[in-house]
Amino acid sequence: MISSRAGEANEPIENSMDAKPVVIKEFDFFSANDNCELLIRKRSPELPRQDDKDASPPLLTPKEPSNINLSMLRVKLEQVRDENRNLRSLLDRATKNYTALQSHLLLVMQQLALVNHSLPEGERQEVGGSTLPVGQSKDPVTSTSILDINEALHSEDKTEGRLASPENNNMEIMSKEMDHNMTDQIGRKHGSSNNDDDVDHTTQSWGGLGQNLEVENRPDQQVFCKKARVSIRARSDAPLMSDGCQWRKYGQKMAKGNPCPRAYYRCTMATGCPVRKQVQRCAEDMSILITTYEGNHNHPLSPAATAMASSTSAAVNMLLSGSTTTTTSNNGSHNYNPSNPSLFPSMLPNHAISPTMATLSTSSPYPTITLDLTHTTHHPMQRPPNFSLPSPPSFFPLPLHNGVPQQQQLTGHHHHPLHMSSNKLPTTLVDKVTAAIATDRNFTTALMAAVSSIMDATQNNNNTSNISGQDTCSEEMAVVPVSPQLPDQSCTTFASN
DNA sequence: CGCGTTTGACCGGCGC
DNA sequence: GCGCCGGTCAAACGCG
Repeated sequence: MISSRAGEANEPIENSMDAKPVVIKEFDFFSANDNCELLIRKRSPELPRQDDKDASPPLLTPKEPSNINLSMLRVKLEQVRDENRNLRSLLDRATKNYTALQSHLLLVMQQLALVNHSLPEGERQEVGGSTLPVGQSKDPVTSTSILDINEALHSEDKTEGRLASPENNNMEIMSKEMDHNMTDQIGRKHGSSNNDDDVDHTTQSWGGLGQNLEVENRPDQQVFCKKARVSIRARSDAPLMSDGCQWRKYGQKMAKGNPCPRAYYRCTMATGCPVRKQVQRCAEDMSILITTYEGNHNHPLSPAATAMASSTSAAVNMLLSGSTTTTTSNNGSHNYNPSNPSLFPSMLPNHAISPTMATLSTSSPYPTITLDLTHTTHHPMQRPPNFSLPSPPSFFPLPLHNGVPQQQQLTGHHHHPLHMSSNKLPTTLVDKVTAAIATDRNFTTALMAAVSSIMDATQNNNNTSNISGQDTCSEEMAVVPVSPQLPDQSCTTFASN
């Protein structure tokens, strides 16, 4: 490596000294980095020009001893350059590995989402040997938390090889679409997702986890990562629901179509906690308070808040698992919502909340899970006899937490408090549904098995006639009597943001 | 005086 | 390009 510059070292010293004084500084090769070249003031043709611009003043003056061994300088210069190259190489490799890991993680999340959702055959697409859903153009996958990462990684071995390896081509597709600002780019990147040529520059610019994700290049086959929301509807006269967290109001706005202002709160239990919530009264019924949560807590929650969060998360999972009532969408079609399973990692039906109260809305940029606690009818099958649902406002779930205490509950099915409750009633139909879903990765099959189980046990259940076929059973069917949908069931006031 | 709330301004996304 | 709208910011304000 030195030989290539040996010739230059033989240059007349006066020529070298003409331009600029040679600056020598004791060089620490262990801390060599991109800036190390700046230590050499004498410009070499190989040195970038910007070095001169950024260089600090000479450390030695022409008055320094003139017997500087230029050859030694050249040697050191080459050593510095080599070190630079090595470090750059290491940095590139680290960056690529990081990108690949994040891409892999997102793919894992995608696969996990599949576990919870069934899709009509016509709306599936093949990605890396497994099927990925055909979502609405802005159907989201959400993940921003450590919990999400842990969940995804923890669940990686559960997907039985359905996950794509880091070498999978999908990695490139996904990583290249992970640009932080991809939302704006989606429209013009269609058709180029499979182009490997631009992988590098896009992977360099991605903004991180939980951003938008596109797994297909067709506009109608995109799956995005965006923030999911959980909306709680409950009757309350109080201006604000007590949910175990501390909130600071940071704004209030009059929303269109609602005479009541919408208040914006952010969690102040920990500095930098990204969780925010919106509180607004329902326009149709002022007694109904709509609280919408967004984000993941970055701190442990109080026991009360943890329990509430677990309840909500479980309810949401119940919804995402397809055992609930209604999905709203823009076009009224069947919409797959790949809401991050790690966001609501509990995959067990929740006894605390009737499925008649849960609604999944994909009509907004943010997927919104609406838990309607204003309904008082609960199907007996959905709740153990010894379980009592606190009535609002005493019961207010707090979703989206990635703190340590709750993480155990949310990521581990066995730790879920509500699941513990269900374990006490192993013969309930809910458990049958749970077991059916858990033992069959083909959710549709599992769901049908569960439905069969329920139908066998509840022959007088007339509402199961909603099952019109496999194409719609995942989200449209009702396994229990369904309460009439309120006109504002989907809480579009919040979901349409 | 510190902290939380209020409120108008500002910004970005989106639809026309 | 423009306007609308939702969301956020930050200075002003109020309260304990």
